[in-house]
Amino acid sequence: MTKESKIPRPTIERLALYSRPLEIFVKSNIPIISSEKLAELCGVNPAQVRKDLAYFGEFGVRGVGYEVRELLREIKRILGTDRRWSLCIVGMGNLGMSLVENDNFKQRGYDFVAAFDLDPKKVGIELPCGLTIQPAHTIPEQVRAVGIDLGIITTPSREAQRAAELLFRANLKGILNFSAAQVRTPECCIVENVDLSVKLENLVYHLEMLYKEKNVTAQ
Amino acid sequence: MTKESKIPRPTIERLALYSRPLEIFVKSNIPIISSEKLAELCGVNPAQVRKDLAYFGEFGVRGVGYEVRELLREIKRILGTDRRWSLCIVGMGNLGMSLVENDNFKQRGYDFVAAFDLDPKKVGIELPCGLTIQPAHTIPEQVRAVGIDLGIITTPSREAQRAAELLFRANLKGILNFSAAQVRTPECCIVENVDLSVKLENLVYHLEMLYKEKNVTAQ
DNA sequence: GCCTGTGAATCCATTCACAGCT
DNA sequence: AGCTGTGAATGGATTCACAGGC
Repeated sequence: MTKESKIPRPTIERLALYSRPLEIFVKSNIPIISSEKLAELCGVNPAQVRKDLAYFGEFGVRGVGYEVRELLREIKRILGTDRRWSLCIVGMGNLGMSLVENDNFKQRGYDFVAAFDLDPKKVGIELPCGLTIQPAHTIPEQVRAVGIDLGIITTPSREAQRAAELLFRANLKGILNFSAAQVRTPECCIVENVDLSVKLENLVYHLEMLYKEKNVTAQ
Repeated sequence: MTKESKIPRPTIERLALYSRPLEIFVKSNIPIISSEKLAELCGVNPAQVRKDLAYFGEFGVRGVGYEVRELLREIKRILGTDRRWSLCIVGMGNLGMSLVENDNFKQRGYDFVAAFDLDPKKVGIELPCGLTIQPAHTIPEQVRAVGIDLGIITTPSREAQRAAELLFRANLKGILNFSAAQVRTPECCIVENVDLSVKLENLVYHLEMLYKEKNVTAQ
């Protein structure tokens, strides 16, 4: 309905990026920031910063810059991070464990409220954070009982689809998928994929290019 | 020097994506795949698949499709994942721990050969994988001694720059940065950022859009 | 007939450059 | 004078549509 429907995807990604230095500036009581400074800190073009922000309103003052505190508040409102979100996670291997125990998430407004695993042997284990691993088939009832906003998949690839379907069945609309598998989703759901090996492979490709350019062999 | 210098970035990302189903097909002894099928499995457009591949050569047979085994081999060669890469990691908190212990990486050709931390209290701890946590200031000598290709940063944000500088000083050219901090890099280095909260914030934004469209409130 | 490879067309995103406000 | 907001220009990436080869 709104013009917010045709915001470039990369813009959203950058808004989250901008909020990082802004948080630091709020703590340091720096009141004003220019698009140039913010751009530099985030490694983007100043015009890009201004355009990104202008999609959502006029947050700056010409000749002056942006009021840090206000800008951060606006960005949080836009992203939806001005409230807390509750998460559940499926797949309590190493990665899953490290995510529930990671308190960066809590600081940023995300609360893990349930942990699941498909493997019965894992069920019942109590985690340092206080949660107890639940069997995955109870996802739908737990989501209803506890109220959960988002699901995270940290299962092995072959189980990712099953995990996803349990989450969909529980009527969860947003999933962060750490498995290497592409998950088939109903239209109305949003899946964000984070394949860590893909990231490494990107890095490796660009490194090789670098070495070729310089006619140097890797290590 | 080569035409490979102006390959679209997204193409590289997708090549890694394509390799996932191909690996499964190799295991299942499926000999041929069409761009349409591969596209469907990866959630992209078939023309996209063909164009991505065509940047690097003519791997398919008209009227037939792509030979799975050969295509996978070519993609690996292109990405540089046809050999093993050795990794070190700085920052042995929960996330760092889970990454070194994660054997997905080993399966994909990445070997952790050293683990570092800036905190002296962490130094000396022996990890289940066999590595012992080393003090971060020894990074340069270790990299030289052991031969390391890539660095991974899993420190808290405030220490990310220090970690990065130690890695650069050790002459490492590629870094995967999991911290929320933007790292200042020398020209010749490649840093890939993976900020997990950015991913969550994207998800949250798109979810809110979804709810607004339907005039439904979250949960 | 079928499916790849690819120029042309379209769509999207970034950057420029300057008008407009303080 | 300084910095934002924004139309216009540029640059990239995706998709179309069909020619080319099996």
